[in-house]
Amino acid sequence: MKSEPDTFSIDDLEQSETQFWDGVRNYRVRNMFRDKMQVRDRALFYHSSCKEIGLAGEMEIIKGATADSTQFEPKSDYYDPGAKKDTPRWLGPTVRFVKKFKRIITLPEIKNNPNFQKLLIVEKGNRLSVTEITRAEYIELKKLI
DNA sequence: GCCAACGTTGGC
DNA sequence: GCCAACGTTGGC
Repeated sequence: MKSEPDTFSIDDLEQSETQFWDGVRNYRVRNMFRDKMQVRDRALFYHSSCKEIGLAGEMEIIKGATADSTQFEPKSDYYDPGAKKDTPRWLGPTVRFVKKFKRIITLPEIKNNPNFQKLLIVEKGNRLSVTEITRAEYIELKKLI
């Protein structure tokens, strides 16, 4: 799950402990939140558009998809005038801090590792801010630390 | 700051 | 419903 650390980082999550994952405005990701993500799933926190791009830590999903309130807030960057209160268009899960990795697992080292060629974050042109990985990939990724 | 690649928009 | 044009994203 990707976030720009200037906006929200693994350190911010450690501080707040839990966080509603707002601002996702992509239908595929919304559907993934709604249909596939489960409470107690683990997730990796990815820092994007920053100095050291890569996996920064680990989270747990503690609540399934619910309405993202920023879609109703005209002052929010994420405001969506087409979203109606009774039929919210955008959803998000709630996550809990699990751990910050001792170091960033960088995107280049993931890209250079033959085990991870199937990961969407390795694929050129991927535009999903949240992508699914398998249990096996998750275990292998954590071995890189 | 560049730019490839994508998602969205809107005219037809 | 198509698709060109546009805006956005995000790694580099």
